[in-house]
Amino acid sequence: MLATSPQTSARLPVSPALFGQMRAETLPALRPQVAPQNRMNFTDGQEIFAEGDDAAHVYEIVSGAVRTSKLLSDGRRQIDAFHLAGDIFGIELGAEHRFSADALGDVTLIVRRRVSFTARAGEDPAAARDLLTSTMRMLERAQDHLVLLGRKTAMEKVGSFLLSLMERSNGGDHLELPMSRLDIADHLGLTIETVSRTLMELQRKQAIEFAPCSRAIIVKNKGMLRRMAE
Amino acid sequence: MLATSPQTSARLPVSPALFGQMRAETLPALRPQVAPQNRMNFTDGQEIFAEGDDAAHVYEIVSGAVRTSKLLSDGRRQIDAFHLAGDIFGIELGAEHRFSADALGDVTLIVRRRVSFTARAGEDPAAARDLLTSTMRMLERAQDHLVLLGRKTAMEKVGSFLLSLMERSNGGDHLELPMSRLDIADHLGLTIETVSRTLMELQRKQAIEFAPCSRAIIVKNKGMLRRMAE
DNA sequence: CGTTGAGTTGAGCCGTCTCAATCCCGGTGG
DNA sequence: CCACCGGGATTGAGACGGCTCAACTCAACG
Repeated sequence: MLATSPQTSARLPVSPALFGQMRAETLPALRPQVAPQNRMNFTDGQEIFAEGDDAAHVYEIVSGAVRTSKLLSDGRRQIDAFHLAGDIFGIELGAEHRFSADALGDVTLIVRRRVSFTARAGEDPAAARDLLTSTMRMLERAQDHLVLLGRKTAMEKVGSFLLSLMERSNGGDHLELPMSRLDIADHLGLTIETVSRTLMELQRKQAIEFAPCSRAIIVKNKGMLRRMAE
Repeated sequence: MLATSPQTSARLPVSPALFGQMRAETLPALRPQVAPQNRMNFTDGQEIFAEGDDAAHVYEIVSGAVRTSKLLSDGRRQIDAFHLAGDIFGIELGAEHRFSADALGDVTLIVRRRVSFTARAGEDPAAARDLLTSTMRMLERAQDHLVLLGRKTAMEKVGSFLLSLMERSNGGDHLELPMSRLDIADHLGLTIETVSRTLMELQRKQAIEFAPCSRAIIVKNKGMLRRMAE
């Protein structure tokens, strides 16, 4: 690999799956061309599918976390969402995936064929309603995120992010962050440095505290966090 | 009215409906508590519903344009979408509207009761699929907009915006903008001044040209616009 | 004509980015 | 057990894109 370029900021060189395996397009055998309703495991950074891939499957997270992201031509990246246990992702209107999806740490997924998935929704009204509900939920999240990206300051972005992560993961005040600072930055429309500085600032203000592993955070003052989040 | 404050930027004083009528909550009679499948007309700036209102109806645009937006407590505004003829808006998962919606110029809407709307989707699979498709389409738009807000420069934002508006309105190279510069700014996460400067820059580069009314634009060089949009 | 509101333009500022150095920690090999 | 290494995270200094504030233009309207 030629690239000795930074790779630290939002400006990734090109390949979205540098850390993981080689790109799966080149290895169709690794693709989930498996029986319906099957489980699959992925490890940190591994690509689940790429932008432009045939959207033949739908995924549900059993355990672990997944990021879905889009790249601009020059490597700038936007992570549209982090998906946690119970979430469904990879549903598409068109034939292709409009995002790439990669594992954050170890992930176990249920993989379903898209055709059987949508067929069931076509027959069973309850399944159809579930699908609609899940889609609407994603839409609501995306809409809230629009406000964050368009109108909030760095401090408000990071604060809102931590709070929303607390809501979704049920670990009380203990927050296990499955993603790197770079991932957080690319989700919040910031740089890795600004994310780091802002978290440090929150620690200095006693709103949070770092657990020894530094990927984990303890929320000391949720009220203050909420005040800083907007 | 006491407020002499600027009101020009993203920092609106408080009321989301300054230009329009008084807030409709105070005038329930103006609310579309009308027979199902009814038409309603609105004029420029008029509020169709507000954030937090009971989400009892669903709206379809017959003609005109509508903006849906959210406000932060200090008045910063994010317009999540502009809706054009044929679009449906106001569908909610919960009991309340999560956005406010206002008319951009004269608008004619079809108003449907939410209950009859969702009931039909529960019975008729084709209606259910239409509803899902429409929701997914909104989700796709929102996701593309996340990339724009999180990772694009002012020039790229304005360029992308003009191009996407061209796709949706079918006026060829002639673009009739139904919204003000402030609306564009609050949609793109910019200020009114930056939007103005960027449009002027595009004109200087011969990519666009202003029609006499200045709310209308003629795209002279779509290729250049596309290049500037990313 | 004065007023009003939308849009444009200019000058200076500030929040975030960029670039670069350093720290920290877990893993590896001696 | 320790030295070394590499990648993620932190920290600092300076640059810059877009924001703020303010003046000005212009068209619509009474």
